[in-house]
Amino acid sequence: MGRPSKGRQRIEIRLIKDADRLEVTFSKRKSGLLKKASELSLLCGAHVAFVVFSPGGRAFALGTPSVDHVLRRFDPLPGDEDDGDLLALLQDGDGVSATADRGAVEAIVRRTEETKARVAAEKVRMDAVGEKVRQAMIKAGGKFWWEADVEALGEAELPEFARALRRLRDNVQRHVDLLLASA
Amino acid sequence: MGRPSKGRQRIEIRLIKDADRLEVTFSKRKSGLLKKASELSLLCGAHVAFVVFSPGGRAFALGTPSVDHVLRRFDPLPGDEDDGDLLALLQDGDGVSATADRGAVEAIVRRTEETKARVAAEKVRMDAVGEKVRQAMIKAGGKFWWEADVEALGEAELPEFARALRRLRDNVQRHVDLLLASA
DNA sequence: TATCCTATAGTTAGTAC
DNA sequence: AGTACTAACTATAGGAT
Repeated sequence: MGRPSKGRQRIEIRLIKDADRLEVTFSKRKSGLLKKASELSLLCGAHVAFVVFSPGGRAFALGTPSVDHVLRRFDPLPGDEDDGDLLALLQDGDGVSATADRGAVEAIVRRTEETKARVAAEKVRMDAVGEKVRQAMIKAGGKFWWEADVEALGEAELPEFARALRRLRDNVQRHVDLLLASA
Repeated sequence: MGRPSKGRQRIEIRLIKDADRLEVTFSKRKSGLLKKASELSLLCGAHVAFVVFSPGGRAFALGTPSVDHVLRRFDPLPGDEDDGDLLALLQDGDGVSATADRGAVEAIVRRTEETKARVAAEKVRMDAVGEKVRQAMIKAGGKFWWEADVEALGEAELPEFARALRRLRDNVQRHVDLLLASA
């Protein structure tokens, strides 16, 4: 008999062809990423936001700062930044498509990320409709706080969820108005 | 003489007190996360968006095809015009073109990417209900969840940004209302 | 899709530039 | 804030449930 396991094997970082293998890999790596993201936040007190769509089309996300805390960062300090540099830029996705060499995909991705590193503003918006809204917070060992997955939300949770949405909406509106006002 | 290094030591996942150590750790882990995020995207062809603020207040991001695209992936409401290609203005950073030696370029790109990543504003934010929920999301067979956030902007882009925000706001409101209605 | 196992590939703490 | 080095800690590919 051979060993009970061949152990971890090295793999090329390129699109996995086998659908099954892809799904498993996605699941595992997504978990690892969420964990590391929460660790980074915890270790450095950094604000982190992570969103990813599973091959199945489901969304998974993780966000660290509390709403209020994040909003507080809104205030632009007069003497702080160099306005010239701050200016603008949002990014666009000149993704991996417009390039010729397929062999350096990873390099391209990094290049892309660099191009986008400067963002003036961004928001998130995704949706989900269906009979169940999923919201789950997984507290791993009690160390990292939340980690979330999108789970079904029972009818019982809907009221509470609705309240959250309401608050979120108000918040957004308030800030958008603020921005619009100064524009 | 002792060994040249004590090697990696196990650490507790909790806020690092020493500022210097914190910075170094942030830098290293941020790099690791960006790498893994890009790998996940490459391996699974998944759309990923990752944003993180350094303790120094600078923002770093990665998105495939782009942060913005991932965050605003899809547009469920009928008659809901695209709310913002405006938000996707672009800027080409330092234009570190990847035409030279592959390895060297990639290294340079990486470096510049992190070094240059300067953001005027941006962010993702998840809301939480009750105790300390930091995430609110929905997603299941055809539904969606969304998120929104706003940040400071340079005066120059304000006008254009304002327009985009207006559309975004309307959109958000429509979505929220829709959800609240069904709740 | 998530988890359990195992062996191993890969990340990173500590330290110094 | 990024890089280099070493040793050791951790994430995971494979495979199975």
